Amino acid sequence: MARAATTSDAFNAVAEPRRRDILNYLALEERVVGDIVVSLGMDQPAVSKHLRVLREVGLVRVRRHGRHQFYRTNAEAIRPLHDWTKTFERLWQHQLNRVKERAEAKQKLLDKV
Amino acid sequence: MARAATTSDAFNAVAEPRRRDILNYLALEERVVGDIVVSLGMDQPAVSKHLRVLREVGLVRVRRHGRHQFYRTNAEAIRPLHDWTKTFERLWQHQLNRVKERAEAKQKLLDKV
DNA sequence: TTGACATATACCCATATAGGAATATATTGG
DNA sequence: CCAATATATTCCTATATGGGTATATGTCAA
Repeated sequence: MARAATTSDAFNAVAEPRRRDILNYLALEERVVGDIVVSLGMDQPAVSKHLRVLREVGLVRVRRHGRHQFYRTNAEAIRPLHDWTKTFERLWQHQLNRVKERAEAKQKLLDKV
Repeated sequence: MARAATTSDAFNAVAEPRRRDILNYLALEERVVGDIVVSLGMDQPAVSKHLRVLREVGLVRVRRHGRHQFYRTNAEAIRPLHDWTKTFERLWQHQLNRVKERAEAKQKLLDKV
């Protein structure tokens, strides 16, 4: 079996850096495809294809107005990613504390000399 | 160009669901490969291959003891994912509030009847 | 209606998968 | 030293990708 489709879920969709760029760009206000092309310096077909993937997993929403398509990030769809990573939050804090404690202990030893 | 390698960064590495399963399993205590195989019900070579990917991007750490390899999740490496998703936290709260407000406004109208 | 503009799709291709099966590489106990 | 155990690697294959380039679709403006 090959790798899971980029459209299979948000995790696969955001693995592509350019798609994260697009999500960042569309986070605060809706934008037209042409704006993305110019602002992010990508080819237009590439942008359209990335947007399709993002749309299929619900990471962006579209509003049609004439020949313009206004895209915006649907933050809600990023939540599952956030929730999963959050599970580990306590752990890295713990690990950092251990590093910190070791550093302080080492410093104490040095102070004695 | 093809898709970026699974080993190119944490985002690509965790796109695979089984690898997230492994990270969850190794989050609290280190485990031996055989444990993962049994507990997650995967083939041993599959586990070894997933662990290799996770190791290459720093998502797990290994400790060798005899013919056993103890793996554990390196939570620190998940942090970039968390940080990125966190950028959108305010947005989805905002979006949820809008939904809530609309629901409450609707309810108020109904109450009047 | 026609031409210009905005966006989407089709096509080609090199590439890296993930799973399965077989095998290689340690390392230990006796 | 050898058999058993634990883990890693190799080989195979179907598949989906992302980038380019060309083209299709849709919509407005005059």
